[in-house]
Amino acid sequence: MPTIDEIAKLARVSPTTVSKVLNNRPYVSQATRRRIEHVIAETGFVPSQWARLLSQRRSYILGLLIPYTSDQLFADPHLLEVMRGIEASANRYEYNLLLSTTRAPVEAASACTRLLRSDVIDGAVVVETQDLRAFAETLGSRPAPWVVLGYAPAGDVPAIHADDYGGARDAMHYLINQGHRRIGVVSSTPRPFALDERMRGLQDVLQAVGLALDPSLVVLGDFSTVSGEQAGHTLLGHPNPPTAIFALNDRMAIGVVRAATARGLRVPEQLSVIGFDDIALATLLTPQLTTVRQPGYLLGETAAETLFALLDPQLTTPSAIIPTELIIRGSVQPPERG
Amino acid sequence: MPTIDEIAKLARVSPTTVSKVLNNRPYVSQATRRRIEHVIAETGFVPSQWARLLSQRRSYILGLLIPYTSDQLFADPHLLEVMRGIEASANRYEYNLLLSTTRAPVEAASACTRLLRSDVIDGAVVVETQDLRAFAETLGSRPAPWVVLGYAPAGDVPAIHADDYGGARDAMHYLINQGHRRIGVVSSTPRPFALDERMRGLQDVLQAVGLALDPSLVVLGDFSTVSGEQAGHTLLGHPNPPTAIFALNDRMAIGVVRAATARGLRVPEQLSVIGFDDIALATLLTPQLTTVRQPGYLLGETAAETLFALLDPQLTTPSAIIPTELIIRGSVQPPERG
DNA sequence: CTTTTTTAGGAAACCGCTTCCCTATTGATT
DNA sequence: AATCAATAGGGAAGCGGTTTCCTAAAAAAG
Repeated sequence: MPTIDEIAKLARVSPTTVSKVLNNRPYVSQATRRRIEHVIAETGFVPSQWARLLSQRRSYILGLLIPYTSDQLFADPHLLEVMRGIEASANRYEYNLLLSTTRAPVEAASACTRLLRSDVIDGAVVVETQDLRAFAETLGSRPAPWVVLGYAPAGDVPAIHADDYGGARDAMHYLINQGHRRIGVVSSTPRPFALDERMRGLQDVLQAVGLALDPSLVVLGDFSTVSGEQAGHTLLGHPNPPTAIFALNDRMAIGVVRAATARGLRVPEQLSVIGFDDIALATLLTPQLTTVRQPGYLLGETAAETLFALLDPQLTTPSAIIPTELIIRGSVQPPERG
Repeated sequence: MPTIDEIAKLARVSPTTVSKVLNNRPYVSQATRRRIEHVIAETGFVPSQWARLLSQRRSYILGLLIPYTSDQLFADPHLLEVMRGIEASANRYEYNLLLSTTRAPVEAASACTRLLRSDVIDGAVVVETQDLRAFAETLGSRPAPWVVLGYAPAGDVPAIHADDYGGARDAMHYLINQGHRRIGVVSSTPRPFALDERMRGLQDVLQAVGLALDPSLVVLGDFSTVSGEQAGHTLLGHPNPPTAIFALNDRMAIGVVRAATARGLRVPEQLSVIGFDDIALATLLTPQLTTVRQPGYLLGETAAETLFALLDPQLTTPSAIIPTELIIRGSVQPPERG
């Protein structure tokens, strides 16, 4: 691969002039410009990014730091949808995406820190994780700008998340309006803030109608379908089983439906199920899953846009809360008169 | 962010010595080493990658060049599975993944070329596309090493793909053994080589048993579920409709099932459907989809491993053909006696 | 006690590009 | 015709590391 000096020599000009042409700067005559462009085309010269960035201080690479193992990432349709939004937005700004996952959860913080303090990326979208608070503190001074997808660990980093609280309220309201009183919940164990918010939302609604959340009707899963299935069996094996189950994400909701089916219970006739996320799969099942839509694409897009706003010190977009929407399909109906 | 010179000054040594410590090289006394390490920890110094790479010539970034729009990418479960394999493998080698998709298909070649000729990435896994042959030719001399996921446009670039021919044969054999004689095919229009291979496989089997492929029973889709649905309607609206349909990927197969259901036909009783890929969704439908498994994870992993073999000039792994496997589930049964 | 080898550390060149600043030429203005 | 501004182009100093080569001191060998 030729260097700028060789191009300069071939075009009988100085490297400075070649650089001007490469960067579309003025003060180069038409003739010279054409000559240089010709040499560049001829040799197939592509300027070294490293060298360029060393002086320019922009890599046009955006980090997408996901503190999960790649298996977890690719198993999560909602997160993939978020990625799609980020990708689209990055593309629009001519940015490339550097994907960084971790092998072990323990590495998450250190890998993120390393990348954010290095100069490989201009900024990053970091997916929320438990130890984000500790992570934010170890970051030290002057890391690359970053945006959290989820709830911010500290006040000064922008966070993009859906209205988990409101979404959970909507779902719970709906179940109660349909006449359900005994409602099971499938939550998650290493809870990200989003899940806390959903729990809070659902509890507030229960409280408002004078119901209390029966702790024995709350089972913890790990977001996966199989954990939802287990949770479903636990709940349905309860001596006084619920008439409806609110799974705090769709994959677990699908697991619950599966557990119900395995036990010979028909959904929604004998058990109503409601999820959260609205992944594509939700419409492909029978019955189609009633759920709270969390617009993943929009979340990703907003996160990226917020980051770009941070990079170009124009206006600082504040943290954003993306509204959710209750999507009523076929997995919920009023309980049978017992 | 401090530079190596400032660290050197703080530790009262030369930049050279700091560099030695950073790269774990000998000829630094224990005391000095400790002192420098202390300063580094204290300041949170992370060496500039750009500068380092400018002299070292390795970026530890792998390109994943996907000549689709991000929408297409994230809609394709099989491709995501492949990505997961690549990610896992890259992770193992401590490589980061640079994701590059394109907005318009037209840009594909130029974007890939640019990245492969630049020094941002050490190598790339390029997903096969139509204009790959032209692309390979424009690449010019000394691009970064690359590996094709799919069929190679030229002889000298390693290609990783599944045994599309054999897989299609297996599927077709199975259908014929089940007694089907009138078989519809849903193929794709801007055909990648993989689809050609599948067509070839299925035609060879038909020919071997003395049947010819009825051209009016071949409908083209675009890999998406909706295109499969349309294709399904076309085939089922045929005056002499098929008893079985072989969709050349699972998403289209799902579309076919949906079309059949919409027309009041029961699968597999009145129509057998077989797909290709074995995406996760295949098991979640009723009936579960009989299909040809193409091990996406393994494909991705193999592609990445091949690339790493290319980077470290040890042994050159040749192009690999990954075997497929017929997965018999519930969407195929012998045709009803007409 | 020399001589040789090894260790510890530093000076400076270099990687490939950008940018600041300077000079010479051309064109516009009075 | 003289003056001034704009244009065209180049020299050289960075950017932040690594690496080569060199020197001095310490350790090992004789």
